[in-house]
Amino acid sequence: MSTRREATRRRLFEAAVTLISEQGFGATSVDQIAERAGVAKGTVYYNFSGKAELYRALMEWGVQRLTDHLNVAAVGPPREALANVLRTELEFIGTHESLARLLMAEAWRTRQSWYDTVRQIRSGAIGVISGLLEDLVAEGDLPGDLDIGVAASGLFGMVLTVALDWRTLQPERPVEEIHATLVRLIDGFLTT
Amino acid sequence: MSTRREATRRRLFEAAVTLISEQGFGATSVDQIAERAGVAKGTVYYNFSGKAELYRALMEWGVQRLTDHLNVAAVGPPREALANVLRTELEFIGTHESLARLLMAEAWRTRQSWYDTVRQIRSGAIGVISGLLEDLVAEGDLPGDLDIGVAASGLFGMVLTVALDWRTLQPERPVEEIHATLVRLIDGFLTT
Amino acid sequence: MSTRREATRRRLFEAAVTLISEQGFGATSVDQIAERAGVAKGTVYYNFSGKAELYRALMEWGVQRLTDHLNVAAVGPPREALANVLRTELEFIGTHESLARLLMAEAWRTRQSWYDTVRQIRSGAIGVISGLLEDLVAEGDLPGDLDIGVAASGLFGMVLTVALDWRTLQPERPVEEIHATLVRLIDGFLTT
Amino acid sequence: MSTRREATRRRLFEAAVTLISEQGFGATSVDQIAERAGVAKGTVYYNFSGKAELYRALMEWGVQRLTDHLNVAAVGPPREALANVLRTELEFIGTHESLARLLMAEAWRTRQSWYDTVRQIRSGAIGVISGLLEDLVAEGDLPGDLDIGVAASGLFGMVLTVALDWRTLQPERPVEEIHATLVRLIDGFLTT
DNA sequence: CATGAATGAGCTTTCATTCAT
DNA sequence: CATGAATGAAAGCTCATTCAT
Repeated sequence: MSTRREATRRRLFEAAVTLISEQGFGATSVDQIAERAGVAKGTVYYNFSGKAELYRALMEWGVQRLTDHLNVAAVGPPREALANVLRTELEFIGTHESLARLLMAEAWRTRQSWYDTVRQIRSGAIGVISGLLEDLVAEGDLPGDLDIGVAASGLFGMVLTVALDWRTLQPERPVEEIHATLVRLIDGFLTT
Repeated sequence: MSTRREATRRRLFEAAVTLISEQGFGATSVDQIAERAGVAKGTVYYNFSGKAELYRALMEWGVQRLTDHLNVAAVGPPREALANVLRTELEFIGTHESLARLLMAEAWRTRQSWYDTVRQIRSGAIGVISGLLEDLVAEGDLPGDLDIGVAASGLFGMVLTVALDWRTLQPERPVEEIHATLVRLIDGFLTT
Repeated sequence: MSTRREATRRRLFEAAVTLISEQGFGATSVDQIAERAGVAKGTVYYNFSGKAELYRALMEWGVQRLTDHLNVAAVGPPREALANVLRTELEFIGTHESLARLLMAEAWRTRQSWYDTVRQIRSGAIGVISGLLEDLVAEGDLPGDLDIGVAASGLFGMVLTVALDWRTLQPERPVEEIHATLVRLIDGFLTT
Repeated sequence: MSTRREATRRRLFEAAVTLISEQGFGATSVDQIAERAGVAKGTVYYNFSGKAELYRALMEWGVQRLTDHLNVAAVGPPREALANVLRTELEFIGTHESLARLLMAEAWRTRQSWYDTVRQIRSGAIGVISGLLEDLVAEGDLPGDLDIGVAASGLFGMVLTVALDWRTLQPERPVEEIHATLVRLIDGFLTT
């Protein structure tokens, strides 16, 4: 049944991601989103309780895709798995640039209605990395007293920052070059 | 002279930093800023040509402080200078949390009138790190084919992410603990 | 035949009376009515041509019940008949509070599409009282120069106001107490 | 000082009374009110927090005028005072028809944000009548066991209904005729 | 008979900006 | 220098109505 409704929601998500990532939440009007999605403005309100709820749902939808990708990549021996995960993060951002910008821009904004959603989202993504770091500690590849939470957050942020700078300043460079530099940074860390 | 005017401007800056960092530019109204600063709304327009100009001036004001701090820290032998710079970045974010959040949130937003200001700001901060990495290459502490731009961006983003996660999730932890973990990550990289 | 349809219409009436009497016509949405009646929104439009038509039909349905009650009570010697009618009005309002509120609220609003319907309704109810006052004049119980229209309107309004104040402010009081006070007021009038 | 603001508020009140009494709260748009008052739409929101608040303030403003009039009339020996008060009510409604319709129409609507204001208002007006009835009881002109609250509500409602029917159906009749009939109804009651 | 997703006109509300004081 | 009442364009949102199923 309600396949139609699902399709409409997806079209709204896709329209909203691009617009909001470019202009920000406040500068993007519901009119714009509806027009880009090819539906009437009222349809937005039929499917979501308001603009903020559309935004919240949008982030949930988008981040689930990132977490899914990372989880798929997090297999095999921990070292390879970690390299895989970070490369996947890099590639994902290259492919879903809009979504990544949006998450980055709003992740640090407290006192917004969607703050909790954003935090949960980040935790999910960083959690994948934390898990692998724990495996590495268990195997003796990392010192037992390492603060895993901080380290995972740092790795995640490093890749994210590099990826967005890449897309923003030098989008013509191939992903391999960026990845190679990242691997160097991380390898040093792992051989400690 | 015009000390009164200067005082008014500073009060407006201080009111604006907090509000905008928490709520974002779009969600913060001129009314709110004026009220928090304890002046009438018209006074904002007497001191700035408009909301956007207030925002631009605010970012310039704030970022100059960050760059100044980093430059002061970037002295001495490169290795120590780098550690110093990253520690200073960490501390600065701890002390000027609002400003850091604000810069982070807007840094990735293209198509905004203040985009150029933000990019310039980031370049200034990352430039300090790039300079030190170049020194390290020159001294043979880092391989000559390292992509310095990417590496500097990565280090900067790592510290920024860790710092904001720290302030957001575990603000009670002392800065030393966070710093120690960061140094470990970076040392590994340098010993490669 | 069409028993199902009749049942649906009645459910819509009952849902609408309560909601509109509490919130007013304008503040009550078709969504609310449909939800309270337990049907889909489209069903309202399948059974009525629109919201205004539903409202008109609702008032006709409700007022016919009031007039019927009053006519039944208006039998016997004029004095007893009058007392009976006023008591019936009081009781009817106690039992059909929502409907009474609704009629009262809309009765004084000119320039509405249903204004004529409402006036007709009031005329019907007040007409029953007028008839009895004429009988009393004929029997010499009231002076011949009494303005019957004004008097009937006054009696009707007195009972209506008392009844609604009773239901609103002291709903726990028994109808007899209210009625007793009303009879005193009216008796004085009749013995003049 | 803010005389200007006061003047604006009064103009909005005067515009709103007429429109709302004719069309109802829901059917009257803020645009209409602003246009009739000769101010911009935004001015409504600068002076009131919203449409509902304008409405609430409007009723408070209007009813204060009624209560003031009634209180002025409630002087002298109780019998004359009562006759005076009821005549004043009648005249007030003749002069401020819009306001009276509006109060009547909304007085019975529970579950509205302005419900409490309306109730308070009615209590004020009816309170003047209650006070006089108590005086009459004290002087032995009325039986000591009379339910004064119910009686006052009845008298108030009688005059209100008569007055509005007069304005609606026979506006050309002089107030004296209507008043004379009312006095007859009430005199009977007092001689009991 | 009934449904509920979709519509869009029209509404309420917000807010950057202006300007007389 | 500073104020705050007023503005109006533009936004968010509601809801009676339509229609394919």
